[in-house]
Amino acid sequence: LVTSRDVARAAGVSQATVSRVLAGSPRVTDATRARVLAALTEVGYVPNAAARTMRTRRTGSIGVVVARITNPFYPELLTAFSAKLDSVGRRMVLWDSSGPGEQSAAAAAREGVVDGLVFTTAAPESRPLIAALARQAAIVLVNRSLPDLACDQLTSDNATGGERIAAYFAANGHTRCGMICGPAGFSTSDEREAGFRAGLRAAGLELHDEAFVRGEYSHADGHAAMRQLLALDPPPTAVFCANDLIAMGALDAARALGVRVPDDAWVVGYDDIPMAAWEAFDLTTVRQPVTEIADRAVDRLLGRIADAALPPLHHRFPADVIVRRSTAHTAA
Amino acid sequence: LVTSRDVARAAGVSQATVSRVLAGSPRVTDATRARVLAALTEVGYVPNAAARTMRTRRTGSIGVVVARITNPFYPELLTAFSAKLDSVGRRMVLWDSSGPGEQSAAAAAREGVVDGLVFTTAAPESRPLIAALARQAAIVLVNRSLPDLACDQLTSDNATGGERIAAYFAANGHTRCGMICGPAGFSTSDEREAGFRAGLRAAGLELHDEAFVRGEYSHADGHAAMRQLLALDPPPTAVFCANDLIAMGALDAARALGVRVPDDAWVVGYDDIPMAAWEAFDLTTVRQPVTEIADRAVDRLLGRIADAALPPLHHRFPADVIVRRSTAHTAA
DNA sequence: CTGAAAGCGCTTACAG
DNA sequence: CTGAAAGCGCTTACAG
Repeated sequence: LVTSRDVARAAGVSQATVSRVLAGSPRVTDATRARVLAALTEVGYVPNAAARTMRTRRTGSIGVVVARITNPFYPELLTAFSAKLDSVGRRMVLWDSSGPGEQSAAAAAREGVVDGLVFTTAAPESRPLIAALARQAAIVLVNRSLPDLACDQLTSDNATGGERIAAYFAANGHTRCGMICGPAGFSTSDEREAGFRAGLRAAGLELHDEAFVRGEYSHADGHAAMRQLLALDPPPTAVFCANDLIAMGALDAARALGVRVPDDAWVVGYDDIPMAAWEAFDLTTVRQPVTEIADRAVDRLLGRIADAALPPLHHRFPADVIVRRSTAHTAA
Repeated sequence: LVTSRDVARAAGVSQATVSRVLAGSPRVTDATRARVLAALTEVGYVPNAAARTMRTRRTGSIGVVVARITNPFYPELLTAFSAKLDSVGRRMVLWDSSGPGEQSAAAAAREGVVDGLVFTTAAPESRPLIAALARQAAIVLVNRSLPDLACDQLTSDNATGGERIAAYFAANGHTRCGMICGPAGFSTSDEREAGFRAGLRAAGLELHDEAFVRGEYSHADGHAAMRQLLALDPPPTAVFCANDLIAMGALDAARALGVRVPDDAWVVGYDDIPMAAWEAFDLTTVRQPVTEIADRAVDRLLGRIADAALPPLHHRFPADVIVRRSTAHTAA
């Protein structure tokens, strides 16, 4: 192994001077700097990350916790985080929130493996863990929030998104609306549902109990739920799904039953994952601005790492409706 | 910050003894151990990862380099890696191979940020980097290989996969076959193509130049390529796509043009991503056993970390054909 | 501008 | 079985 001591020897300077050159300190003669630089490549020096971390208490790594990556929204978000972290010179350590991912991530933050942590899938069960961690480590919640928790939280304006879809349905004459919701307790589910209900109410409509079905955020559950809705008599003519994956399952169910979309039923999702634009789905949905989300989340996390005393930030990204052919092609 | 010294003070023992208890050394009295354990929780001790790494030269982190995560195959693979790494008590550091990901990963390996590295998207351009790195760090190539490189490589038996699809087409009476291939130089593209051509040849068929179209591994390029193939006179009646994403683009193109699948044209992909089973696609494809791939890759990487002198392993996973309704529903 | 030195928090021979 | 000590490879005051 080549250490800074070896470089110092080759350059005929002290080890401290090598460190200074590496750190870009201005308190070094050009001549000295040149000799050190030459020695650096001559001996093939590579700095040791652990030693540097031990001194600086900074690793340059940021942890990200995401859900089972089988929902394409998370890979999207992940790509955005990866690009952003790269651009600010940080590495990404990844945990899957299914299984012990959150615990491992929390432990990593406490042990100083990462400088901070982004949670994208905070669930009701994770509240105690995250609440405790927030006191000792830099963390930011993204996508799913934990209401009332005093830490940085950046999420889609889910309620407004749901409201807009309700208004869109109502404005186009739908009176029998349905919803396929995600798991209760997740802020995304709860807020989208509440917004949708509020929007219907504002239009003088209501969401009948039989027309509200709940499942996991999966294609399979969307599929099953849509079959259930289409079996109603009369079936709903417009269905709001709590995310795109559910909506794609719903579309596939309609396809299988010979129900035409949008002629017989409108289907709407949430997230605007890339596949939503494919001909196979052509799905009207509410956009989540993943690039902005990742950018702001990372900026905020770095800010918090630098200053733990910052007041908690709660930010909502606007919920824009993207109209495609799974609804009649009129503006929302 | 609470250090092992604080624990020692609280337990009335030396700092070394605390270390021994933490390391599970048998050379500690039960009584002493109990006192230390009590002190541990009393003072809220958390070990410092950097200090431990500095001594042991082990971080417990493994790096994984994957492609733009917009191809659902990579999230699949990633989930499998995440689960496996978790089960062996390792963390995952992730890089996106688009952009400077490979360089950053290589640097991280050299600086000791990770104990080893998995590359899933080795490209021809990355050969020098990977070849140099293989001499100083533990790395394993997965999915895409770099032929002739002396390092561990675990890949699908792409050639046999292509061959089987050709045989399947031929056995079902197709004489005008087409292929939509990925970028030249990627082992996955090259090998699947070579296998497909060999299989056709073995059946007395040939792949006409107009019926061979190349593009990126994307839905959009699959879409465009399929339009091109369907514009031929006569068009091919069976098309092998170098991966599922391309095949889904091809299916969407067929859908848009009113070409019925499989009645007018068969479409086959590669990878067997979960979406391939959805009704929207119902895609015949060649399976990649992602769980086994991740398991074996990690086991091998840990083996190599433990013993750098191991001879390079080149392993091929069997290429099983999964028949669905994008081809007539007869066994392959 | 440069060097000698301390110290980050551990692990692990070395004594006893 | 336990403690005192060395040392992993850096960064950064402290002198000069």
